[in-house]
Amino acid sequence: MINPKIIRQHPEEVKAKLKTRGVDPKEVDEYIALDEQNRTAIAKVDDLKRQKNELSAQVKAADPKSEKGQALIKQVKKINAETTAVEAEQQEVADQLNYIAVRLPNLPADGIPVGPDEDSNVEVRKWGDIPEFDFTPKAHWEIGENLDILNFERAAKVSGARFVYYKDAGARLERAVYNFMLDLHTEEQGYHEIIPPYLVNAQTMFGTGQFPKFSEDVYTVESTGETLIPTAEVPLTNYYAQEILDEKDLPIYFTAFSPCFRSEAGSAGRDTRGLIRMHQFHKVEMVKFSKPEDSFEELEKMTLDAQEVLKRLGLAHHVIMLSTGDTGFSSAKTYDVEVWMPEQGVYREISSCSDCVDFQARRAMIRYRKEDGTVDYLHTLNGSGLAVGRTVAAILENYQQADGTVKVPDVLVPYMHGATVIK
RNA sequence: GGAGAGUUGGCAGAGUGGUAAUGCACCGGACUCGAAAUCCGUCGAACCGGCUAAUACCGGCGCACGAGUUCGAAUCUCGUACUCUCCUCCA
Repeated sequence: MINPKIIRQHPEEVKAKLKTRGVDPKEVDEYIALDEQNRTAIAKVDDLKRQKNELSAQVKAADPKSEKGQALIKQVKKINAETTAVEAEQQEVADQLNYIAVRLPNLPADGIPVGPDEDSNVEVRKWGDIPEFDFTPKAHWEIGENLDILNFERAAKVSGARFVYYKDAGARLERAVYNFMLDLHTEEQGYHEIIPPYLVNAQTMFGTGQFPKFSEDVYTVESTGETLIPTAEVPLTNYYAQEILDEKDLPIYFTAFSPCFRSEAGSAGRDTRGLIRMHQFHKVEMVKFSKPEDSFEELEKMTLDAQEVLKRLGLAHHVIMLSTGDTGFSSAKTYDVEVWMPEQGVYREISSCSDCVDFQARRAMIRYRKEDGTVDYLHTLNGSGLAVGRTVAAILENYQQADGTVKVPDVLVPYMHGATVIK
């Protein structure tokens, strides 16, 4: 949620900024009007309650059974009736206000490109040479099916579209990739390794911003109401929900491997083949809890941490800064890392690193106590480090050889029990 | 799934209808060259509103969460969540 004080104090700026994210300024106007009404009503209710407390104390002093006591009780009852009425009005206003507040996306950070969609994204840096082949490179699904290490047809039979079986060296490669990623994050980059719950409750989904606006994008278990996580960001960020941390403990870095489940509602027809867009996929996630003043720097570091995975795998990639319109709901600033995919000849998203500033912290109530004793919301960040299936796809395509075999990137050889080629 | 117990400030821990004891810690003050010890303190939670330069002041709220009874609820009633113990089941 956006800090309500910012909306109150700088309404025009907020309207302008949210407009770049597709929010109608009228919605902000409505918010401001409701906020004003709400505060007036709260002041009224508080004053009535104050009167009640005063009279109630007098009742005790006077002896409730006395004539005077009975008269006072009559007065209090009257005030209570009025309080109930005003409170009901206030609650209605608060509900309307809340309805808007929880659906407003985060304010975009200063300095990010303004634009309606991905066409306004800006490349910030590039790494690696685009590989050249003396044959026509195949798509990863073709390579995987030919080597009998990926099987989409059987997965379709068993589950449906957008599912896959990994087999033999395919399964081993997937496992090698995420073990390599986790080792890098934990051994060299300072992240705590976590294995989180994969089913979470609705409040948790609200905390990171998936609910209430994006509930159709996820799978919810009918019998219990829990949701299958669409990313480990959800259980990782909510780890400290409703808690107050100590300033001296910040920043805190978490990483977790997990399956991710997404309904992919609205992406019919897109990326229908291969490992790119699945209902179930693996991801190694990074999450940071940071002091507000450090969070943008932490975002830079996190993006480099994600890039490091690709560098060591020798995969060409670039980093782009997302425009206002392309930035996700909870994020103030996002870098996408895109890896080169030879068959299509394009860069494809393999990581997305976001600074959500205090937006999620407000929803999930994650705060920290400063040295001076005051309490404030901290900043949360999240990033993929990386999407495992897409990494496997990139390896298959970038390391494919003319004979249909696939070379194993050097850093993965130990994780592949010494195998240097998948054949 | 069944039975029982529990959930109060940073921690410990009282309080079964009259508006949250006490101890430790913390902070401020006294004492001291300084520290420790000792003593003193409308100290003491998060959150909301008002007024603000303010983390000052005033008020609300506040005893796991939600509802109810009452002039008044930590305390009584109902519901929910979680924790612990035992039974059952189980990878």
